[in-house]
Amino acid sequence: MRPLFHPAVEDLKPEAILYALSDPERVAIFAQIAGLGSSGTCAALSNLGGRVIPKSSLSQHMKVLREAGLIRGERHGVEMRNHSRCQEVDSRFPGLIAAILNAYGRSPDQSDAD
Amino acid sequence: MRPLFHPAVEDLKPEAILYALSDPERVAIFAQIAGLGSSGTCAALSNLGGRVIPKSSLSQHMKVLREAGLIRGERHGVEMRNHSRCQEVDSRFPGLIAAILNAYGRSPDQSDAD
DNA sequence: TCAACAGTTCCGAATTTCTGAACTACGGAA
DNA sequence: TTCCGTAGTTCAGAAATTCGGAACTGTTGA
Repeated sequence: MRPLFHPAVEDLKPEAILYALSDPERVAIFAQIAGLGSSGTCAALSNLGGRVIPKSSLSQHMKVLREAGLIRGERHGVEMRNHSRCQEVDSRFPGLIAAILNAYGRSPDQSDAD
Repeated sequence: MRPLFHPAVEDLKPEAILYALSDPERVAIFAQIAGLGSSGTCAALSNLGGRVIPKSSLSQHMKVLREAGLIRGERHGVEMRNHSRCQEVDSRFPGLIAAILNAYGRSPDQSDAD
């Protein structure tokens, strides 16, 4: 397992962010993580919206979100805790995350986890 | 040639919009159309940012933008005139287009065409 | 040392994207 | 009308991407 890559704020790319959030499944994952404030593990995220996401697919989704700079993942023992980088992204691209989550009908500061 | 499809405002999907604008080439096209206010023909759009976009690719890009609801295309004689649907999109998803164009470093109301 | 667990990587199948070539549609000239 | 040039679309095969089951890695606890 190679170490996780997280782009620096100055390296954030709008195209990567838009691409990551152009998949409703990833939006649900991101909204859940942003809503929890922290500690979204894969197990907790694999059953959003009724469908069970295969764990290899979930791992790919997390990678896309991570490499877009939307979340940060930290290993804590056996599990991975993910938290959002909303504030960092917002400092670089003001209003972007809020507008996107709003368009999807999700609040940036809370999540109803479907 | 089948007639052009344009989604109604109430059928706009955030995922389609984000996907369409997750490609910098499409963003350049869209910004150009939005900046011109109107009348972006394919010929006028095929050489943004230095690269010549093959016309079949350009046609696909236009289709993606059109079906996402970002532009409207109208046949005028032999050519197609495209204009942006910014206002309609904005009425449905307030601030979304502005935040995205701003993230890409483009103004929603003008274009410097690279 | 071993087993269970959380998540990643591998790899083949399915889907999507890209683009040159062929095609359609329209307008103008003869 | 017929023919030609222009604007853009559709087709089709190659290349790239995505999906997801199986195998794997790394960690903890017994």
